[in-house]
Amino acid sequence: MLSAVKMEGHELPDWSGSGYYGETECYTANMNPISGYMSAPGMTGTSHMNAHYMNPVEVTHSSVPAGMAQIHGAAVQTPGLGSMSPISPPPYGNMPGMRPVYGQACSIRSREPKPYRRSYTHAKPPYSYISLISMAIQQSGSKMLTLNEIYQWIMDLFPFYRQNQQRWQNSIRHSLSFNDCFIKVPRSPDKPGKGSFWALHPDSGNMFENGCYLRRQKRFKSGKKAGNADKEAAGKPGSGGGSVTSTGSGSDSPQSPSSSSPHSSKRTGVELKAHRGEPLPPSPVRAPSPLAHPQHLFPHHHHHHPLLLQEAPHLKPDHYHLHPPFSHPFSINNLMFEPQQHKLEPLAPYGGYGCPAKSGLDPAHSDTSYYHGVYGRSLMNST
DNA sequence: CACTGTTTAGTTGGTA
DNA sequence: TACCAACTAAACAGTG
Repeated sequence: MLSAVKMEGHELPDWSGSGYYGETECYTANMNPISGYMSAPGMTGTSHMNAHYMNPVEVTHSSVPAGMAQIHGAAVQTPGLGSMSPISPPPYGNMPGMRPVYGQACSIRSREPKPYRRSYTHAKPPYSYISLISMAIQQSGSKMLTLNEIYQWIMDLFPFYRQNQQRWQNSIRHSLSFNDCFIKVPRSPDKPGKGSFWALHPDSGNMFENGCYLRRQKRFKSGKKAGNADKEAAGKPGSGGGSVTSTGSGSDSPQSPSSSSPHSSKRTGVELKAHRGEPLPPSPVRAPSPLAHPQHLFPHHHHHHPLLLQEAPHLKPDHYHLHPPFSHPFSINNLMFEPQQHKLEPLAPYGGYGCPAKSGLDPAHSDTSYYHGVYGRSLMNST
């Protein structure tokens, strides 16, 4: 069974000669014997895994001691997506979001020091742009970020994205505009600047089933309109579709769309996506008002995404008890700090990764380089 | 002018 | 195989 995700090194023609993608360009999605991970919905891309991409010696699967999950789960309560698990077995040994509970997490690593380990650090993360954006927004204190802050967050966390910025940033912008799960929040007058804030749509909470941030099971489509697609189409003169991207065959999707092609339906770019004629959800970000600031409107939530918990009853804490969400290797749990721990116990033992903490900036700007945790202790400590 | 945001178009890969 | 999610490129407009 393949158990890693291709790192897509091939898609970097301009890096071809750099040596970044020598041979081990992959993130091991599940080097953990808990093979169930790989059967998790949304866990895709495994078929791309080329065996030679993997180096069994490199992987850190066994660096997860028994009981780690419990400890980790207790330590990290993910503030954010309801689909994310409060319990997070750490498949990577240590992720940036993980506290260094286990110093021995790297104990397995160095049976055979390999010179090419560094290549991990610039491998393409297995997360989609939508995932990255979602994560960035989720972990921000205000639950919304400017475009540039999103850029910075991604670059801080993933050195990979310090390269070819024009390309992926264009994709980020496209994702923000194109996907209904992101909404634009106008700047308040006291925060002048360029561009709006971007937040997650209140109902976008379960885009990533089981907390897996690799690929959404279905595209989020705004509105509680299971049958609004027609109306949307009608309200889109000149547009090929009318509604936003289709989310599937429609039969099993609560957000059943009607458009035929992902690109056939275009939105007009109205802020907060109020352009489709459907009433906006009763969410704070719904009014394009300078006061529309999620943080202000959800002052009492810190560790749970306010939007999600208020708008998606099925994601409320009770839900966790009855139906504990699946803990996924690519869960944001494994990537993010719990905010308070974050501040008290920043990870910075591997400054070599050039993720200078940008204290004073948005919470998004923290030294949480993905690789610090993912491969930091277990792989990068070999010198 | 650079950045931001929208839109169109094409491609690739996963899944039913 | 069709459909869909995601990625990429690019054109274009608006804005600070």
